[in-house]
Amino acid sequence: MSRLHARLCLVSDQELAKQYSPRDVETKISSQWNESNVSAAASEPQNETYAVVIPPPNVTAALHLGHALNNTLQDVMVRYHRALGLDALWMPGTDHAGISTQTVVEKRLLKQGIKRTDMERDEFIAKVQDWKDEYEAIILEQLQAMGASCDWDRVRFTMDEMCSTAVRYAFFKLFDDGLIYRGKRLVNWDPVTQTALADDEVEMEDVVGAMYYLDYPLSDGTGVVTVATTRPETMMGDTAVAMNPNDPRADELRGKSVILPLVDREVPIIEDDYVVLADPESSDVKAKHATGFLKVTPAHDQNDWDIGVRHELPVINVLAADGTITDQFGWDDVTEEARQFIGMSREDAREAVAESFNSKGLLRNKVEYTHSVGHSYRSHAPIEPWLSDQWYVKVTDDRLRGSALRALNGDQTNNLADEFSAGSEPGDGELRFIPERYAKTFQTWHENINDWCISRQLWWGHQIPVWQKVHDGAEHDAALGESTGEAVKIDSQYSNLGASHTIRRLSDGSIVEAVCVPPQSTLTHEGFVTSEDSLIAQLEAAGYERDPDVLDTWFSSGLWPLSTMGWPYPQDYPETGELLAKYNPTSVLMTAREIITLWVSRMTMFNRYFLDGQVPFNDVYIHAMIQDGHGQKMSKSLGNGVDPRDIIYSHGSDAMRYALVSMTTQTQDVRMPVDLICPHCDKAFDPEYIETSAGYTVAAETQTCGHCGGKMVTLYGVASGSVEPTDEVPLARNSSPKFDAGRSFVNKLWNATRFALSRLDGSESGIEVGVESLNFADRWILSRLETTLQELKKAYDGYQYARIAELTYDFIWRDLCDVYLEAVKPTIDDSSEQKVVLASVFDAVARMLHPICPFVTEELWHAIQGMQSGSVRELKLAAAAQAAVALWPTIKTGLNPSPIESEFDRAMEVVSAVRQIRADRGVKPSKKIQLVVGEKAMELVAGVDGLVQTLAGVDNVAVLGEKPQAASSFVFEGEEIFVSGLVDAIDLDAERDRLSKVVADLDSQIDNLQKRLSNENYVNKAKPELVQQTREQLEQALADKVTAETALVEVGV
RNA sequence: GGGCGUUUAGCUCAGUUGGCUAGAGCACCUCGUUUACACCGAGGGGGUCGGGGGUUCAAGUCCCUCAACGCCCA
Repeated sequence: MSRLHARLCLVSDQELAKQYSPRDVETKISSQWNESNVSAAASEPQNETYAVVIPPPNVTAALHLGHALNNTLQDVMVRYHRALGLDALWMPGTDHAGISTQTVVEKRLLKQGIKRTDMERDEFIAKVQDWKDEYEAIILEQLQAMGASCDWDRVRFTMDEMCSTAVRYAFFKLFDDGLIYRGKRLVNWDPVTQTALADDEVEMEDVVGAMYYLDYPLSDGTGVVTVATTRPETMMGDTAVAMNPNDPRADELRGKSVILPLVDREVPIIEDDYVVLADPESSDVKAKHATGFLKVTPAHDQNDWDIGVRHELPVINVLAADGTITDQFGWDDVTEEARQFIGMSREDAREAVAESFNSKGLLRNKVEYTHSVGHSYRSHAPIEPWLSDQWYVKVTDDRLRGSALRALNGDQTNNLADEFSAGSEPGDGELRFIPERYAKTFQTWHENINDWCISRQLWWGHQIPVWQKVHDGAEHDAALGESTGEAVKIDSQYSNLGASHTIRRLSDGSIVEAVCVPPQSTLTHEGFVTSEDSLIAQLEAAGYERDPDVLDTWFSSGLWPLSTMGWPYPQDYPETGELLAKYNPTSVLMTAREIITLWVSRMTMFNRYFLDGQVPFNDVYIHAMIQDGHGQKMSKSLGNGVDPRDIIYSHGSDAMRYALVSMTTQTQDVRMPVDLICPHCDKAFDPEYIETSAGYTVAAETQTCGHCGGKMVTLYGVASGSVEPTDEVPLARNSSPKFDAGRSFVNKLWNATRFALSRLDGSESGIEVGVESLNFADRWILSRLETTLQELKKAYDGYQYARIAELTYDFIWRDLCDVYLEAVKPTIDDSSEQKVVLASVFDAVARMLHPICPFVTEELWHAIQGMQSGSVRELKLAAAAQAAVALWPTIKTGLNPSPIESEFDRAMEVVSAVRQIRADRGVKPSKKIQLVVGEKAMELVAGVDGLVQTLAGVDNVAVLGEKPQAASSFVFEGEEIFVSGLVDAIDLDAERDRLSKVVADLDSQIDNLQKRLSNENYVNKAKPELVQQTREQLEQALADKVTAETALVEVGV
């Protein structure tokens, strides 16, 4: 068939546009995938599985580039393993994100002048639900736009019915097993959102404050002790002054007490090792600023609490939930003088107390002092250590903490304490971190873990399923004995109906009864006939009240690999079926390192506890965090986060994915310099940056386009509240030149395919070719395909994403486009065999690139299938209707790649030398030139079947008879090769310069090699083959130099 | 205070058990509208691998130390 005919066929069928336009195809492809359900997990029970649960994004906000990275990396692995023929499940879903979602909704309502507390709880939750629906839809749409091949029929939400049942059951089980308890402890209290926070929800920040030196008079009137504190206002809750037993003043002060000024409370001086000795010369800031005396306020400082426990000190809480001074929570000796402070904020009280001390001459000093203060990760308010009743999970129990530690792969565990290292239970040692170093973070975290505070004083979340009643409790004396504080499980009318019932005596002697109600499905499965509703009704009729608090969000996300698969009763849900049995443990969890403590830990403990030791996943892959162009973490308040939809708009999804994959190396962070896209002219430009008061570099609130002068506002402007986008001054989109390479790459493949289509028509159907009969270029490209696929397997197995991108890029752009396509241009029209190879290689390429760039490969799939005209015997390409379900190519050429590739490299060396001469001389590409070569080179040129001629623009190669007229020359393997037909006359000066440079290069090379070989130690100690190689290189370089010098003499030195 | 990481070309980054004259993309310079692609092709310039010390025949790579920056945990 003629080329003309082929092109006509294509015009009638489909002609590809000259440029790939992602916007035109991506949504079409997405819906095509959805219609044919390509990403649904198969239900073939015999297949090997590959399972991933998505780290559920918070419904608080739309996804940013960090999510795009996280999900792209998951999708690449999922698509790859699906192509390997594994039964792949990628479970999608979202997280309710208690505190942050509640906060954003409260903020939104506040703009309309409505406070949360103006509404009923149900009413407010309905508002949050609306927000959730809105953002869940946005998030799912974003994921689809990124090409995420999740199982879309199985979208979960941490508060949907399935997940809620899991939460209810897990809470019930832990409660019943004594692993959940209620305790009065210091919690990290956020006075703004008025809720307790877990340790890891507190961010430490350096704050410039002051160190106050307060004098406390001794009660015997013999003098004063001076305490140093950053928080004078808490002195109203002091219950002791502590000193180090080794302090020289200890003997004199032992047994004495002080009278607290303002509050007139007498408190003892105690001795405790915790107290730092004063040392003005010390480099340790604490010792340097210390006086040796520590005021002890157990209710308002964790260390003081610990001292209080050791010395059995009373606890006096002087702060209310909103951080103001109060006498409502245990401060019962308020003096008239102290009453003035009640109602003040902690900050105001701090100054007022200091001033009162000052007026009495008791403020000895005040100096500036920088220290680290915990702040709420949500409200950013300073955290108050605050005494309150909270629910805890006893994660320090060996069944949780120990089990998490034992899950860690043995090779990644360092000196595990004996108490943890026992056991060879199922699941032990089956958890592996990639990169390895994060295993240490995991281990250290568990070694130092505290019990986990899980109650949150919020409305949005899983309400704690416990009903409580307090009474004087005489009837329970027998069950409780003398115990105080410890909960004891009892049998009761409620436990007989399936609930779990505990009692506990408080310090004032009263009794708390707590009944945990399991979910209805547990009652049903356990054979209890009374319904959950009726059980609750009975409790409430008896005066029990439900705990108003909700659970920490991580409690529900910690169950994610279980709850999404229908645990504990998968049989109750038609869509879960065998999911749990089949896909848990999942293959890998992919996340960022900050999540190791928050989430990976909890999932490991829960999954092992509830599933007989089974780990939730075998691999934990930790990827980089994306920072902005100034190395700052992306955050909403800095407005430096990038919406993936902006990138998809400017570059397309595939380009974004390619760039994200190629920047994923083993390092911790990647920088993403960001441009703005002018909303008026659609061009990118560098924004103007300003520095915030906190020292961050951000894009200024308003910007002027460098191209058209149009005005716009930035995300930072909106986040800071100083500007609002309008029609005239809209919000600018972001983009980044980091994605350009991806866009070009995709376009390159597009056009290469366009070229192939123009030369192929599928007419050679049924031909099967074998590699051994092919010409050099064809054998070479198949050999390269084989080695690339081998290298890709290694890269995938090792999660080496950047390597995956690089291998794919090099094969497609360098090998296929730069070399192979150029090489076949003169021969393809007349060679059926070559057409088969070309079409087959494109088919393989589409499969190979699909995990990274699913859209373009899908869009090209039909065109590529259409030009397939036969098959290469050694290359297996299973037929498939869509790229998304196509199997990975396999090839076994039986060729020895190294001689082919080294022959190719030698040929390319000749080609490059000729091209260099052509470029030096400005010879037009269309002008054919001639080579006169030695016998060795002639053999090479003949062996590669015209490759040299085609790539170097040569129309005749002759074996050296005599030196041609007006020829330039270069040295190849010690032989001189002459290039003639360049121009009419040879430019002697240019020749001299060029050859002189060659000689100089060779000289430095020879020098280097000789130095190495003249070193006896090198010759004796280095590997013999290496020494041999060096000798050969020297020999070659010397020969080349002789040849080059001869040539130089001929042009006249 | 403890831990982890980073520092390689103007920019963003590779460099896997130590071994060719240290690489890529972008940017830069020269040339080129050959009907796949200017989101292109050919060629080129550019780095004392953060500083110092050590181990080794050989160090960007291993060890020590100093400095700067980032993150995590206290």
